[in-house]
This record gives sequence, structure tokens and C-alpha cells, in this order.
Amino acid sequence: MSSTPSSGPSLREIGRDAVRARITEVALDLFAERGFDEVTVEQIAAAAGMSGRTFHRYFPAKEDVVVGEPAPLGEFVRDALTARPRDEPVWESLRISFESVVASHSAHSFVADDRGKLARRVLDSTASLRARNLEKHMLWASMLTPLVTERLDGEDTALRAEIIVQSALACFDVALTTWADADDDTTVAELLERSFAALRPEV
Amino acid sequence: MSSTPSSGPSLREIGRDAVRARITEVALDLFAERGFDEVTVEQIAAAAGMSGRTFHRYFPAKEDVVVGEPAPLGEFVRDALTARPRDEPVWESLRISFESVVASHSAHSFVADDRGKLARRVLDSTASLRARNLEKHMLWASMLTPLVTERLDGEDTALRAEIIVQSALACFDVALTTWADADDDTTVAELLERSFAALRPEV
DNA sequence: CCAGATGTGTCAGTGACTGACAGAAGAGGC
DNA sequence: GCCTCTTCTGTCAGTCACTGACACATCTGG
Repeated sequence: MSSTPSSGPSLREIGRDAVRARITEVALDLFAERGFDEVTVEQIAAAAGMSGRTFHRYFPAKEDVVVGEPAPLGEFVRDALTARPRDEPVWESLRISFESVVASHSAHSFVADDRGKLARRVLDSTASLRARNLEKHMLWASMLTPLVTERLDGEDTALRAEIIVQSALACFDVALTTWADADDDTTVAELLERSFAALRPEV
Repeated sequence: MSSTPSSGPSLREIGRDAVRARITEVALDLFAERGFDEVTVEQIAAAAGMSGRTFHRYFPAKEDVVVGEPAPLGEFVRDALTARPRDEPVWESLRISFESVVASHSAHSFVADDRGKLARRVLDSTASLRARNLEKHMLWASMLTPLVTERLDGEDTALRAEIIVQSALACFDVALTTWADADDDTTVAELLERSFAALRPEV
């Protein structure tokens, strides 16, 4: 190993997830300080004590450090939605599902008061990151739309389901952005509720 | 000029917009045939009779060939929305505004039956293009949200306006995707109407 | 016919990524 | 403790998108 400026246990001893978390941590500081586009992968890698090549073995793209893996959270929302009673109004099911994500991850990374807000601010301040984030939403949408489709009655269920899911994702996104942008202690859960209250699917 | 495989008038004689249109035309064929990621900028440039450097003087990014400039259409929607009576329900104002875009561009590029569908299919089949397209939507949202905000009553107007605008954009997007994906002759206008009918803002 | 503005090609360079290869370090069997 | 197999890592070379600098060509107005 030619460069290990950061101390700490060797990368081998900790798991793959821990390495990813470590990269995320040092990268986030660099992004917040200099801006996402002004930091090179080589610099992140050096700060994390590894080569640029190794960085890309943990994150296929630089954006993924901030945006995170789409699949796990998407599956969580999908499972939460599946667990909801089928006679419940879909919009309420969606709202509760997204609220449960926020609730069960409140001690976790992306809604933790300090790092979470920082990460979200970095995300919102860079075009390529916003784009990648919306791509993640598209994957979630493809997981949720079938569930919503079969919970709708009447005509055009597929089309309407897509609209409803996209709108729910918009609520989630706006709630997080608003939360990160505010200096007060407004909860994500509260913003999420207020966002969902702005719309109602047509029956 | 070292390579001019394509015939036609010299690039100088036609305007800047015409050069862009020409690049778009040859690029679209290549994308449809081989896939966006499998075509290099050099190849597009060669097919259009120019160097790669010149290509980037017309399109800062490869994606822009398919996605197009965000500003003009955004301004069109904004102006259309501004022209609507302020006592009209916002959701209807938004629907009519987007329908007017589609109507006034029906003879134009992106909703013309042949090339438009092709372009949209290419867009929907590539992740980086979808992302760039959603980025364009974000710009539109920032232009529309203030207008919607001042047309809302009650509390939380800013937050609710963001949700409503994002949802309208989702309707627009889903309508276009559905239109391009179908083999029948369903109109964009009709799909747009059905999409908007799926939701209603809470009063 | 002659400037000056504009468009273009070439070249060099940065930065994100990828495949191939070789060497180092841990895990398990003996 | 030692050997082997697997896993992780760095180095290297290469592709591709994109950018700045420079020089040359062309078009335009006087």
C-alpha cells in the first residue's frame, strides 16, 4: 500500500460495508468543503487510504457515494406497501409506507440530523447528483407501480398507478429537500405528511 | 475539412439551428441502431461531417442531442400558465398549459409521429438520458413553482406548489413515455388528459 | 482588395471509468 | 509453523467525454 494518510484499522479487517461507510464519510467532508465537481476520485481515494482503482471497486460511479444503493430502500418501501391492507386508500398506504422508511432509518444514515442533512444538501447542490437520485426514484417506481396498479379500480389503472407513484416519490423528494434546507428542527415525518396532504388521487 | 462523408450544403451556409438539427438527425439514427452508449461522439461527428471538437461546440454534452435545450420549452409552459385566469383551479391551468405545448409543437420535433417517438424511445431506453431529462424537468419546476405558489390559498403554499408542479411534470413525462411505447395512434393530448385526471390537488 | 469577426481542425490535457495482470494478505488444512 | 487457495489491492494501459489554446480557413463589411 503506497499511501495510507488516514490511520485506523486496515481495510481488510472491516467488512465491505464498513469500507463503503468510511469512503462515504471522508468523501462527504470533501464534497461539503469544496463542492462535488471540484473533488476528484483520486483525492477521495487518497483521503480514504486507497487507490482510485479500489475506490471504483466499491462505488462504480462517484455519484453513488452520495446517492447510495437504490435497491435496499426500494425493497423496504415495496415490502411496507405490500403489508398494507388492500382496502386502504392507496394514497394513504403510500404515505404510511414512506413514513415507515423514514421512521426505521431515523437512527441510520440518510435522516440522521447531522450527516444526513449534509449529504442531502450536497445532493441538492449538484446537478449530476440530483439526476442520479431521480434515477434511483425511477427504479423504486418500477417496484411500486405494479402494487399500486392492482390496488386501483376502474379504467386506466396502469397509467394512473404510474402517476400516483411518481407523485408519491415527488412528495418524498420534496420533503427531504425541504428538511435539509431548513435550519429548524422540523421532522422529515412531518414534512412528509404535509406533502402527501397536498394531493389526492382521483377516484 | 478532413472528412465530409455526408453531402449537402456546407455547414457555414446554414444557420446554427440547422447544424444542430442535422447533428440530431444523424445521431438519432445511430442511437436507435446501436444504442446510445455504444455510439461515440467521434462517430456522430464523422457522420455529420465534422470533428468531435465541433460537435461539442453545438452540444456541450452528448445527452443534449436527445434531450434538447430545456429553456425554450420551459418558458413556453411558464408563459402559457401565466396567461391562464388566476381564479381557475391550478391543476386545470397546468393541464391546459401542458396541452398547449403539445398542441403548438405537434408539427415540430418532439411530438412528430415518426422522429418524435423514436427520440423518446431512445431517451427511455438509456439511464443517463432519463436522468438528464429529469434534470430538465427540475429547471421547469423552478420556473413554474412560483406561479403555482401564488395561485394557492391556505397554508404551506410553497411546499404544496412544489408537489403539484412535480406531479404535473410526472403527468407530462408519463404521457410521453406511454405514447412513445405504444404502437397505436393514441394522441399525446389524450394521454395527457387521462394522466391529469388521475390526480387532484387537495383544497 | 483588405481587415476583422466567426467557424473549424488539431493538439494536448484532465478526469471518470474499465480490463488485465501481478503481488500482498488473510483463512484453512496439515 | 507452513503451504495453498481465495480475496483484495495497486499499477498500468487504454477508452471516452469534455475543455482550453492555438492556428488556419472562410465569410463579411468597408
